[in-house]
Amino acid sequence: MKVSAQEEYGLRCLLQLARLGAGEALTLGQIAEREGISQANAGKVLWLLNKARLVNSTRGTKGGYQLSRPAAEIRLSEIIKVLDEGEVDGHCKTYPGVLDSCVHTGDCGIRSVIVNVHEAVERALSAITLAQLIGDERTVDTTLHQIRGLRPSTVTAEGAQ
Amino acid sequence: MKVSAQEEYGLRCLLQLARLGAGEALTLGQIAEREGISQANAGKVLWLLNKARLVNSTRGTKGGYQLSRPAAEIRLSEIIKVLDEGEVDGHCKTYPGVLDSCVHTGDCGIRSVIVNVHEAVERALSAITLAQLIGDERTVDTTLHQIRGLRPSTVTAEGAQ
DNA sequence: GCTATACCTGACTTTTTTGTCAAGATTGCT
DNA sequence: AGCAATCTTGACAAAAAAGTCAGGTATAGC
Repeated sequence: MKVSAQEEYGLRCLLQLARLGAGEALTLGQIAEREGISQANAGKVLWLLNKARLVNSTRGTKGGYQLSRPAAEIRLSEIIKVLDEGEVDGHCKTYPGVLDSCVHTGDCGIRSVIVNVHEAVERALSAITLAQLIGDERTVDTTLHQIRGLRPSTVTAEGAQ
Repeated sequence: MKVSAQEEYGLRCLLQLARLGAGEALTLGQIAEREGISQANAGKVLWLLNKARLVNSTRGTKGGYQLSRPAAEIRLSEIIKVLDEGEVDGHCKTYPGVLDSCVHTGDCGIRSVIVNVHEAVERALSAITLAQLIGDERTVDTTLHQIRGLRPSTVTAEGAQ
């Protein structure tokens, strides 16, 4: 249960674009340099983001990337979904469909857990927008702590059976 | 943001043990057979679980594995933490400490996100016990849907800036 | 239209994660 | 004591992910 490198880089690249003023754009080289990763690597990630229409790209001289929408309208859940896709479609290859029976046993109960966990993660991430991540670390941290979805007041967890 | 193979296998193995009666145990071969994985693979996972004292192992003839505590007292968050460790300690190797400055820039704001997401996941998982996962899929799914931590009633997500 | 800049894309290499193997160590039973 | 069943553990092999490279395509400016 971890954030993959591609997910983190995608987030970072988008954040760079989110900091720009209206009409401004960043070139691949600029983004790569600012994040300390190779241009090839940044290009791969941005190609995914472009394919999913999270960013717009313009080619040729004076080209570059910009967000396709205001940062306040882009949710982390979308970003993660885009960057996961192609590697993980569904939970794993072992499940033919989203709700068909598990390979091992139809009643393993594990798939429910995994599906529910993924739903919980997506819900938490959908409560955060790119715009909320601009600023210094302390500010961002404070903002995130104020989001209800991330910090439910109480959690009831009495074990049954 | 996905559940690794090792995490899933660990969960499955523990679930097999959770279904046993008091005093009963399962051998490595039995667990491996029931989950359809190799004995070597199951052995590796159970060694981790044993090292973390989530299971007890007894060697020699009549040996085997059993839970070290009642299933109702084992939370998913513990399990995931144990199975992640050794591969991911912290978020990544790039962070010296939990709250020290990021390698790229001190004000990237990304680490806050990742840390907060991990916390959200852990919180959701700590609301589920092994005992709640015993039973057929429909029952488990219903149980999980009733847990507040997994399904917050409302999520406020207005984008700032 | 030519050229320089910059994105696009598929093949390749390296690293990490998974999974396997085999030899060792511990216990119960005869 | 000796044997058989069982866990333990480190080294190795296969698969997947991450990252790199090089050639291709489009656009702006001259």
